[in-house]
Amino acid sequence: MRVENKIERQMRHLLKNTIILNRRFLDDEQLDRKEQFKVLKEIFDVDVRDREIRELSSHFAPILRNDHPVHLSLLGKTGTGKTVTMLYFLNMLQALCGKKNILMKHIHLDLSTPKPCFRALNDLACLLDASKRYKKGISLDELMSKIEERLKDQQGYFILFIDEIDHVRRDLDSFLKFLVKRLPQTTTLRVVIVFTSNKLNWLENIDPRVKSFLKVNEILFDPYNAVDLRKILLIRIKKALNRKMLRKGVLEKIAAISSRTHGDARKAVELLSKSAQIAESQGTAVTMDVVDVALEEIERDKYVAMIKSAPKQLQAALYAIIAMAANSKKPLQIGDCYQAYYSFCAKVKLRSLTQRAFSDLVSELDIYGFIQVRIVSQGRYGRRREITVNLPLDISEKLKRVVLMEFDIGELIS
DNA sequence: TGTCCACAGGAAATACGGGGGT
DNA sequence: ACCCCCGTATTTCCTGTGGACA
Repeated sequence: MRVENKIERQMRHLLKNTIILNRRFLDDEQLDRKEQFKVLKEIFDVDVRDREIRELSSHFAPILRNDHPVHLSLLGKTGTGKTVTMLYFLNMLQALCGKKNILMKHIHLDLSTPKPCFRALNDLACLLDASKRYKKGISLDELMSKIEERLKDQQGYFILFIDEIDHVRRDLDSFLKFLVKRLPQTTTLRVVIVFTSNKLNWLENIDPRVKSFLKVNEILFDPYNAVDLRKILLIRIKKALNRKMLRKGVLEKIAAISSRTHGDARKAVELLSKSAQIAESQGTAVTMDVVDVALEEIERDKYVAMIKSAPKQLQAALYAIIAMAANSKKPLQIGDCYQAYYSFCAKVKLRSLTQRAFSDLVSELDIYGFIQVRIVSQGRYGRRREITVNLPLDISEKLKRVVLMEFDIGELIS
C-alpha cells in the first residue's frame, strides 16, 4: 500500500475515534463570559438550582419596588454553583433594572485565593477604579477613604458581591466593619452586600458589634445530587465530546461517583474531561474502567500539585514523616518526627524550625489530608498526637521523589 | 486522690522584607 | 534618606490537660 494511503487511513481512523471535539467546553477558564452564561442558561433551563434562583428573586424583589433588601449570605460547599448562579442572576437583574430605569450596578469581588484585609480592600478599590494597585505601605484607613470618596455622590443600588468572604485572613472584622457600618453612612448609595462562604457558620466568628449591624438573609446551596450532575454533564458532553465514544453508563457512573463523594460540579466535569483525555490517548472509547483510572490519576495529581506549591518547610516535614512511616507500622509521635525532620533539614541545608512551628506544619499536613492526626492520652506517658499516613504506596513514593526534586537532590538519601 | 508526662495550642513578641510618601 | 505601614514566618512564653500510675 502506498504511504499516502496509509497516512490517510490512519488519519481518518484517528478522526473517527476522536473523543474531545471541543476542549474549551470542558474548562470554564477558557470560556469567555458570554459563552459561560450561555452554558449556564442551558443548565438553569433544565431546572437545576431552581429553588435557589427563586429564593434569589424574592430576595431582590424589593429593588423593583424601590425598597431596600437586606444583605445576603450564600452558603454551600465549593462547586455547588454559588458564584455562577449569583453572577448569572445579577446579570439578569441588571437587565431588568435597565428596563425599568432603576439605577443599579454590581461588582464582583473574588477572594477565591486567601488574602489579608489589606489586599481585599485594595482589590475592591481597584474594581471601583478608586485607587491604583498597592502592594503594601499604605494604611488601611487611606484605602477605605479612597473607596468612600469614589462612591460618595453616587445614586441608586450598589450590589457588592463578595465571593468567599472567609478567605479574608486576619482582621475580617475590620473589613466587615468598614463594609456594613462605615460605608453605608458615608454614601447615598443603597448598598446590598452578597457574601459567599463554604463555612456554614462563618457569621458566628465575627465581632458581635459588627454582627449586630449585619442583617442578613441566608440561602443554602446543597451539593448537587446525581440527577442534577447528570444534566450538567450531559450539556458539556453535547458541546465538547463525541458521544459515540462514550460507553453506556459512563455518564451515570461519573454523576454517581461525584454526587457520592463531593457533589461538586466542577470536579465532576474534571473527571469527565480526564476520562476523555485518557481514553483518547489510549485510542479507546470511554469505558467504566477508564473512569476508574481517571479517578486515581486526579487523586494523585491533586497531592502532587499541592506539595509542589507548598512552602519548603512543609515539604520537608512531609518527607520526614512519610519516610518515618515507611519504617514503622505503629503510629508516629511528634517528637520522633521532629528528629527526623531535623536531620533531613541538615541534609538538605534547610534552616530547621522549632518544635512549636513543626507542630503547626503537622496540623497543616493533616488539614490537607496527607496524614491523619489524633490526640491520644497515654496517662503518665503524656498526651500526644498520633500520626498515621494512609496514602497509597505509589502516591507516597511519588511524593517523596517530588520533594527531593524540589530540593534539587536527585539521589535518594538513606 | 494527687501527680506528672509530653506534649497541644493560644498569645504576644520578634525578625525580616519591602513598598509608599515626603 | 528617612520614617511609616503592612504582611508573613517564626520564636518565645505560656497555660492546659486525660488518664495511668503510685
